[in-house]
Amino acid sequence: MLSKKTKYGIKALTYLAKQETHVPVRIATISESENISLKFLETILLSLRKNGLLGSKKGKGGGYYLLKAPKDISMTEVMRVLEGPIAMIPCVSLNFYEKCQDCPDENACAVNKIMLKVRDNTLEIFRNTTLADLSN
Amino acid sequence: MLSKKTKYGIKALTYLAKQETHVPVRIATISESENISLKFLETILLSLRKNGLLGSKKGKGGGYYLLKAPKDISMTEVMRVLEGPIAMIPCVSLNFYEKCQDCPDENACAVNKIMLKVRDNTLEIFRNTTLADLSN
DNA sequence: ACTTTATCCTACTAAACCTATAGGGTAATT
DNA sequence: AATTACCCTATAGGTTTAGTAGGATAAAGT
Repeated sequence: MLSKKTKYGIKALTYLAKQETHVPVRIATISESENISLKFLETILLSLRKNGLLGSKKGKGGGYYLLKAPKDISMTEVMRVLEGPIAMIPCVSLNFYEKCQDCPDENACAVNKIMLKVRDNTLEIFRNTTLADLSN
Repeated sequence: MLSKKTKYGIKALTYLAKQETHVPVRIATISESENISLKFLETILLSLRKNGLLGSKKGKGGGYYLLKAPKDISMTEVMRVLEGPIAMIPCVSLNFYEKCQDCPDENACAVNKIMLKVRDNTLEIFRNTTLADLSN
């Protein structure tokens, strides 16, 4: 299940993708427009900035803005920053791999088999979808 | 992220799919073979039985068995019983639909848009995969 | 300089959920 | 009657989630 953090993060990014590039938008503006708790959104945008997806400007006329063009920001990037792994189980994750404690042989594991398929497929969708696609 | 319950459940079902049909297998046997806590597995198999995927037999020679042939049990069924919704967000779920509180128009929502694609795709995989496919 | 604006940052908490475990009850077989 | 093995509910401990509190910092306008 998608966390609220990810959901709100995607909404905020899409909102920014609709603006003129590099024009800062206040947190409060996004918060009101998208019905997201201001304080919660604050921490989400902060982490998006720390992970290189957003830039910010303090003081009057400040706010957040995208660092790249919407068409150059793919959902894989967004999802990995907000949600973490794209795979449903660590043993098939590319960026967050972890071996299962209970499983002696991954290649013989039914869960691994099916979840690998799902991961490949989901990844393909995220790779081919950018913020520009979502903001239309 | 997939819960342990689902993971163990799929492993147990696959184990049963490899057996002769309708020959009961003890919980303890599956538990030992798949390295799953016996008591936890007990509750998982119980819920699989209550949801119509497994049959059971008490007393000596008893255990759990599949009610249908492995090739007739699709992963959609399995996932919905064990994990619940297949969609990553309730507003795109077929069987567990829920409207988002914050979202005035689903059709205009970026999260809805991308997650709908993912759900369609994942569902397609689950529909086309049966326990027979996994037990090979 | 001072005030206002708006992001920055850490820590905290209440609730929900997950992963079991405990402890006995029930039914079937021998 | 004894043994086997599933049946069932409750509960406990840990982790994660979702959001809040409260102030620090920096930029801009006056």
